[in-house]
Amino acid sequence: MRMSHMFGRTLRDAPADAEIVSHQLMVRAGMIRPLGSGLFSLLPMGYRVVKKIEKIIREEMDAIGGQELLMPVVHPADIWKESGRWYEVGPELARFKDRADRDMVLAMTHEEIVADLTRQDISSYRQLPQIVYHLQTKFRDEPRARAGLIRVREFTMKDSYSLDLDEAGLDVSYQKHYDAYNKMFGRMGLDFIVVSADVGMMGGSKSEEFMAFSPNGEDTLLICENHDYAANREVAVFARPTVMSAEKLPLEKVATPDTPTIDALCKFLNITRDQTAKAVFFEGASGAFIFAVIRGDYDINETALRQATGETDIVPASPERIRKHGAEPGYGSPIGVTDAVIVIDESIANGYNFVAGANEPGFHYRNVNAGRDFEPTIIANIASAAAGMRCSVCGGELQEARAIEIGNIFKLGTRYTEKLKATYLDEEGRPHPVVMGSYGIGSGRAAQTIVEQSHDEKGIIWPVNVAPFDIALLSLAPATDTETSAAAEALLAELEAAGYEVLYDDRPERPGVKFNDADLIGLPIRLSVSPRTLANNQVEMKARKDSEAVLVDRAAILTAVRDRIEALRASELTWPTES
RNA sequence: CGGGGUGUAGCGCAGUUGGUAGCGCGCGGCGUUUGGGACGCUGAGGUCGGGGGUUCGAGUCCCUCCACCCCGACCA
Repeated sequence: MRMSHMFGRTLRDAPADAEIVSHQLMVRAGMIRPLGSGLFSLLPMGYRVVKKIEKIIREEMDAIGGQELLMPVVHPADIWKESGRWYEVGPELARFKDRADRDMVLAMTHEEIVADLTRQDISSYRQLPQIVYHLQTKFRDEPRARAGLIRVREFTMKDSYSLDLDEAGLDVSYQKHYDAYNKMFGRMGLDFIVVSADVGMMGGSKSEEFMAFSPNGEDTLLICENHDYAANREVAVFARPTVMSAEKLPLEKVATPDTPTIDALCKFLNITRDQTAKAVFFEGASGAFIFAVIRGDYDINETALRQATGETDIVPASPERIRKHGAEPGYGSPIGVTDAVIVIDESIANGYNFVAGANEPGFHYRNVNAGRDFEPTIIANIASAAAGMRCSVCGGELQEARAIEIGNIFKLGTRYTEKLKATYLDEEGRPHPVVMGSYGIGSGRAAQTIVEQSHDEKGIIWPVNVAPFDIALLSLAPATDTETSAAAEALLAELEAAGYEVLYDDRPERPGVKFNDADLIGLPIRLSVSPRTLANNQVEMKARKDSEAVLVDRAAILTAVRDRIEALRASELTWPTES
């Protein structure tokens, strides 16, 4: 490819609306261009990266027996009504009507379609197991797109679906994906970890996320210092200190003026946060008023609370709603509230003599004890894990890390196949629902995540396996120097004949411009041809991640390039930390 | 959806008490230059986000709508 005719130029300044470094570099290097919020075009260079990523994905999917097909982006709403998600999923599912006034949706995922294909084409146990996959556009009307390709509304996803006879079969398919994902991300050079995760709107029994470390990540992970436990904070558990039994002291009401926060209360009464019971109020999707009580030094994990209450969604309750049930914001107490689902954390159930609100401004109770002073509806672990807490496996210290979710695998079970009546007949002729799993990777997000992890102050440093081209070839001579450009052209032809993808900078620019653009774009190998090198019959070679260039005899350049690229490729493979 | 911010040339930005729009980079032409984002001359490029209002006069003041970004909510 000649750079003089490459569509998409490099920018000296990043657009003001790009904040995180990978987003800025992708735009500056001419990989992507924004169209609207959460909508991006991939320019030729960026699309090359994505295609490299998708090639890796296809190879590893094919290696575990995946069969590639292609399902539509536009679906009749009927099938989403059949699965129930038409009603369950919120506004992120884009809905519209066609010309005949039929409800339609834009695909945000394809479980329904796979279940439909399954009921049409799978009828016997003899046809199972199966793995099918496609790379197809998804549209999710995200409440807030952000950070370039990291969180977009329209994107391409590799989603695969396993179809099995039973749970044991699903375990096998799931493990195949687990291993394949490790290989894929390892080949992409990503620094990642696998963590357990919430099943969310997908439903099912088990989910794990592949997480790439990045301070700009949207998720917080908790990882044991001894590497025997890692989880998304949404589902992370931690070891609780053993509580000694104590005598339950008599309930006592005390005046505590101007103490609506735990900190103010602790200061006023000269106690520590773990001696307080904090009340947090939510409203469930069912309309229920949820009164959560947790020790003052812990925070509520809303995912855990949602699961404990069986609510599909919970939102903070309004002060009006709180007072309607007899509670007082800032001075809330489970004692005396009415018509509420009282969920207490184990820290409260197992503790004694807490200070809690009195549902009256300026007053608290001392010596509040669950079971004696009030009856909890539900006792559950609803505390959010945080750095410094103890690992539930080994007791080591949990540490926090930010990460970007690059892949997600789910054991779905029969949720969709039961709803859509996708059954097979066993050897005795009895029908059973097919057991499903689903597995996703966003290729664009993966591309930008690689940049997030692999760049320096000058630009991107692409790993060989995903680089848009292998080699940047620079001709460093005035346009009038036909000798140098002829030598560069000859080298270009030789490299391309040897199978390399070369970006040839044939622009009439000064050397500084070409060097800077080469660093910004970040191809693995840079070759420079100039009168200076040609005088000694040499070519300059520099890997993007090397600090110094080397001069190579013109006759030996192909060998030198091959050796350097293969050395880079080998060194760039990454493998995950054990979870 | 709540909070905050920004919309002026392709990109980054300035624009004073209201007086008819500029700078840098980039882009075209000519010339000089050629190993880490050269220089000179010259030129093109603007519904100042949209609409309404106040005013003799609005990029600037008022109202309203829109878009985009950030934080939160949200998120397979």
